[in-house]
Order: sequence, then C-alpha cells, then structure tokens
Amino acid sequence: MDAPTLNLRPKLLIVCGPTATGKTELALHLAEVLVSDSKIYSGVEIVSGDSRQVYKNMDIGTGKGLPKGAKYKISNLKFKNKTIGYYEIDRVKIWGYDLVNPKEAYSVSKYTEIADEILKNIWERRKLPILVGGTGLYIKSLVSGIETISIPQNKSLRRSLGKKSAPELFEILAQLDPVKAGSLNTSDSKNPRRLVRAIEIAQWKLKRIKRKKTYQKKNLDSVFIGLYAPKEMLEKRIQERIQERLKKGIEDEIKRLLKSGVYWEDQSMQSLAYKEWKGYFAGSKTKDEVIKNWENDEKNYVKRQMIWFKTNLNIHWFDITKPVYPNDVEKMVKEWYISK
RNA sequence: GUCAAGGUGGCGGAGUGGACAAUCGCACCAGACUGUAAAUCUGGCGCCCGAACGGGCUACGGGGGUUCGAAUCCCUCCCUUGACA
Repeated sequence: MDAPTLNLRPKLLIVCGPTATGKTELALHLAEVLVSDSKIYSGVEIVSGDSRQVYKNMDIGTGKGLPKGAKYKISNLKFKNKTIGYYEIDRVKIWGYDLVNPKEAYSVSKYTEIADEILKNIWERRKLPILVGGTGLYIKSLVSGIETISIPQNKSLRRSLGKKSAPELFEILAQLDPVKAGSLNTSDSKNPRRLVRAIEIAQWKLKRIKRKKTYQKKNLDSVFIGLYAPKEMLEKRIQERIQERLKKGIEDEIKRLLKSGVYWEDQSMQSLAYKEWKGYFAGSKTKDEVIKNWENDEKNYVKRQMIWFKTNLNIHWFDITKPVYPNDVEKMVKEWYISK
C-alpha cells in the first residue's frame, strides 16, 4: 500500500452522511455508472464503514438493505486465518458486513485491521473501493489512521477501573500523564469511558518507552461525498424507515437474537433499533413507546453524526432532496477519478 | 349528588411555610469525542437587562385570605380521576 509516487496513491471514494440518506443506494448507483461508462474502471466494490453492520444476524435493524435472496459468499481473502465474506447486490460486491457474531465486542481497531486488508485486496485487483457508512470514526481511521490504535485493551485494568467515578479516574490519569489530563476538555474529563482509555494508553506508554512506533500515516487519494437533507425531510424518512423495518420483522429478528443467547447487555444490542425494545420484551413498555423512543434516538443520532462530520472531515455535501444530485456526484467523482 | 385522591414548567413526575425559577427523567437547543463511536460524555433549557458577580419581572388550576414570607396553610370556585349512589 505504500506508494512511492503521488500518482500511485490508491484511490478511495467515500460516501458518508447521517442515517437515512440513502448512502448505499448512491454507492450502488455509482458502481453501476462508473463501470458501464468507461473502460478505465475495471470495477467498483463497496466497503461498509459502519460499526453495526459488522454483526451477523442483525440485518433489519442495522439497515443492511439486503435483497431477499442475498447470499453471503466466501472470498479467498483471509484475516487471522478466518475467511472473509461479502454480499453481492446488483452484481456489486459489498464488504464489511457480518464480520462477527452479536456476542462479540467490537471496536475501531478490529474494524480497521480487517477493513485495511479488504481495501488492499480490492486495490490489488485494480478496482475502486467505495467506502460507505455513517460511523465517522471508523471512516476516519481508515483514511487517516489512529496513532494509538495499536495500543491494546487491558482487561484487568479496565476491570479495576470499572467502578471508579469520573473525578477519581481523572485523578489517576493526572498522576500517570499530567499533560494528557490537562489537555482534556470539560466533556472528556468527565467521561469515564474516555478516561479509562486514556489511562490505558498512559500506562502502556510508561511501560514501553523504548518501543518504536509502528504507526504509519496513510497516503490515500480520497474524496468525501456527504449526503444530507433538511431536518424535516430526514425526520420523515426516519419515520418511514421505521415502519418499513417493523414490517420487515425487526421484532422477530430480536426474538431470534435473544433466543440464540444474545443479551441486552451485549454491545451489539446497544444499537439503535434494538436497545429500544428491551422494556417491551420485559413487559414494561408498549410497542408505541418503543417506536417513539426509537424515532427519537434516530433523530438524535443524526444530529450527532452531522456535528461530527462537519467538524472532522472535509466533505463535499450533496442535498438528496435535489433530484439531480446523483448526476452532480457522478460528475465530481469522474473528474476526481481521472485526475492525476 | 356524596365521599376519596388529585390539579406543578412542552410532557411525565418531585417538592408540601423561608435554602424554589422550582430535584429528576423525557423532549428540545448547542457542543465534545483518535480502541464500546448506532456508544460515551458536557453545557443550556420561564421572560428581560448584564461580558460577568448579579439584578428585575411573571410563574406551581382561578379568585380571595393568613403570614415578615406560600407551590406549600385556610376559604371559595373550576376541572380530572376513582369509589358509592
């Protein structure tokens, strides 16, 4: 992946934006037009940049949008001795779904490791990957990398820190790494999860000062396409999508998950479209309440996504309520692809 | 009609004589965030003035009263719910 010259920088097209904007549809559309339009494209494949679609058997709630007969195919790509599969929709390969089962914990680091392999493989086959997703951090980690990503979790440390309050954690961090502690903003300095990770990193660094950094900055030629819509429009789409998912059988999907041994406490079940049902299955919530909560959670999620995208990435935004927007995207992407 | 329990901010729901513009949850607004990121976390949230310490006004169903002081006590009216008729 290390390219000696600028010309050989691998190209990566990114389609991102908040939930319910039709990112995958656009990507599929782009795949089609790019391939059919010109001889330069030997093919386009989609990679999901999403923290929830990695879970098997969670299709409806995470919005994988798989057509009825969609089959998971095994590729000859392997990661840590495990095969990696993909789906094919409209003859386009989609990677990054169904990477783990819902009992497993997941994180950016796991995602990045495997997604890097997938991307490398796509580039080796001289195809253009389109990274599609709404998990900003995951996308950013693929594009720019994360410096401390190779610093592993320390389970026993986490366990011992588990019950400490934010001020206590902050105190511990301040002892280990005063600079880091001082650099935290008011929000993070009160965020137990962040503090624990910061302590984890600080401790790790203290232990191995001499270890050389393995971190390498990535060198990609990438463009960010962002999809958005006015708030009211998005809210309407969210409502419609919820109805759709109810019809598709989200309730049964959850029943199946629970039956197979997945707990509400599992990370996968903290996902939107799933977590809201907990009270319902416990008998303390009506379905209407579930739907109301679900809708609210989706709306709030969109807000957080937009804030993150706006402040963290340099994105070319497209309003999906403009009928011609796919053409605009197409034009832009083609220019970008041909350049250099 | 009688009895009982109630009427608090957009909603739910605390407070039951001063520390109350009123805990908390939801909603809403503005944000943070490089190993759980669909997660986690922060701030704001009656109106007006002020950069800020702060100040002013209006508010706990309506009206009236007691009191230095009332969302909290008393009277009365209106409304809701439950029970008995």
